Amino acid sequence: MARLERDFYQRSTLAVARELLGQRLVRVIDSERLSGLIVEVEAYIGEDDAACHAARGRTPRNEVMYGPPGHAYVYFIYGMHHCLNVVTEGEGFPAAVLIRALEPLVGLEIMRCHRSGKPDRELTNGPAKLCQALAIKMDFNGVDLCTSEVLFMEEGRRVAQEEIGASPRIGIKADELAKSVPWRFYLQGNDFVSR
DNA sequence: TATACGATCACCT
DNA sequence: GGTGATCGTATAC
Repeated sequence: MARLERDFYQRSTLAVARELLGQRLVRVIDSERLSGLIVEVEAYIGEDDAACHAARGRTPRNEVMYGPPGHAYVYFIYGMHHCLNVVTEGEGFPAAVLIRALEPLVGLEIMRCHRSGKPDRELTNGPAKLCQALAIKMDFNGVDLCTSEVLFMEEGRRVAQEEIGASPRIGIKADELAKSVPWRFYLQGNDFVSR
């Protein structure tokens, strides 16, 4: 039940990404608690990472990535989807971890509502799907996960290093280096990892 | 102002 | 495996 503190996020993005696996993402809607275990993430690290939204410098859109760690970076994409990231590293260095999939734990009925009755397996097995299931939209951009009462992280279950798989990131269009680095991490064999 | 496109999803063949 | 939906953002005129 312990909430993840600022120190957790204020570290190297790859360390935060790996250790977010198995932690619990909590969303509170009208005092109803929804939660899921994080089972898949991707790291986006700095202006030198061609796939990172900060690759072309600071803009109003990616502003939050440059801010203090432990805040939510939410963006709108493809004209209809939202994705949730957690800001990492020190203030001034733009980096974040994209939450790509959850294993639903609590509040499944509300998630099914938000996902128009999709099978449980498809409630939160993708970055835009989990935002839809948890009703996370642009108004959550910049929210501090260390103090918010409606969106935060709690300690989940312990994950062994052998459980963690790594692969190149999915869906990005960038140079060969960005497309090849294994900065996607997931729990091997988990039913809720995307595709 | 105008245009091209994206860290996706759902549905088609 | 392929494609349309749909619009904010970045970049170019």
